[in-house]
Amino acid sequence: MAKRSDVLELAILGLLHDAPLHGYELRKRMTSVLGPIRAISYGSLYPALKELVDRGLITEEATSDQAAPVMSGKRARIVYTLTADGKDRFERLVADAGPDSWDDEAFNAHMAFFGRTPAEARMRILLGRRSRMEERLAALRTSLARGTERVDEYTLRMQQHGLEGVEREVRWLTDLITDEAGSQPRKDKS
Amino acid sequence: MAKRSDVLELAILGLLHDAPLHGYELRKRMTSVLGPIRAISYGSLYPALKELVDRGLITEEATSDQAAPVMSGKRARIVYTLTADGKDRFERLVADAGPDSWDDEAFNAHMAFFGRTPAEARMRILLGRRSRMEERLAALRTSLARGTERVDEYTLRMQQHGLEGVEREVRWLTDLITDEAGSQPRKDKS
DNA sequence: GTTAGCATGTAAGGAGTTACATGATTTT
DNA sequence: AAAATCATGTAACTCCTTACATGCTAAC
Repeated sequence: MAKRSDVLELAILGLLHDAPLHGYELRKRMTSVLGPIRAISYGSLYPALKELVDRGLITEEATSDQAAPVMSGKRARIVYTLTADGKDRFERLVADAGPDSWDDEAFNAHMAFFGRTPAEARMRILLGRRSRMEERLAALRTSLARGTERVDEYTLRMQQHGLEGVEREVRWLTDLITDEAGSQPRKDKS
Repeated sequence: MAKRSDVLELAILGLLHDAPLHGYELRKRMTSVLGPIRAISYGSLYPALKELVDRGLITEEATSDQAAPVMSGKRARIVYTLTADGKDRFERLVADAGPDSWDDEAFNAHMAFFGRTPAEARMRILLGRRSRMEERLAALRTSLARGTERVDEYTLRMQQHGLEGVEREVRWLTDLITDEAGSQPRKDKS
């Protein structure tokens, strides 16, 4: 049980990929990765860690007092380490460029680990995200065009602002895609 | 029971303020108001409507076939109408400029009904939202400054993009606030 | 000496979604 | 005659948060 929103799993696995960490530290880094909004709570994190241990993707080890591998000698921390299975799972999760990865949250999490993502998956995620944003753009433009005049000044400005935000995101994605294509010399006949 | 996130309540009450509507239509309009993301499902909407009826804020009336007040004669729709108590409740909800109203979602819902919101409340909501965004800005700048060099190209560009988005929102809010102050001639001695 | 931050957890509950169930009407 | 859209609802379940419980260490 516990579907546990693949993005949380991806974030934990991805962060532990760099180095073993304990829960508290993990949470702080996650807040940077997932953005200050959408910070995960301990009530979510610790059960999720427990579940990952049960599934054999990570191991837990109590760092009792001495010989802490991390500096600043606190005490009684439980350090989580990625297992080989966990690495495999992470590899599969980052390479998954399916529709779920175009979602706002999932896309953020994916980008945070683009450094460890195969180039083809990166490209497909970027392209998918962009077409998702273009759909959103079309929907917004339609409702803007449909509702002119019958809507008040405030609603109009809000919708306009939302629209421009999405346009800006599309441009940003296009830049990333261009750069991606540039650093990708040629697929077959280079 | 059922705390039912004031924003859903505000949205329903606000839309029914304009005209009586049935659930299906309500949901479509809500999608425009709350944005295409964050579209409410029927599994959420209908129980919420039932609860509002129980609380005496709206009344339900089955429009059986003939004499539909809305055009396009379908059948068996349940039309919800705002009561006097519902109007009062809406009045209090829109005028509530507390910290909850600076939240992403709540702020959107509030702005959608700014046309019916007293000027002082509008100003306080705008100001509160802006300072909320400025806090977010400070947090992002800190983590940008802290993590330079040790972070990869992708993460950097993502964080940069997020930062610019928040900066843009602050400018937009500042414009709204300026306009608001301009059209507000004088409080007492006009 | 008390506030703030470090550190780990659990139980209860909140706010929603998905999937299901049903059926009429309109469009293709 | 099939598919899409209109229309209303319920039960189960998901994912997450809040509040609680505990205790240690560092800074002010």
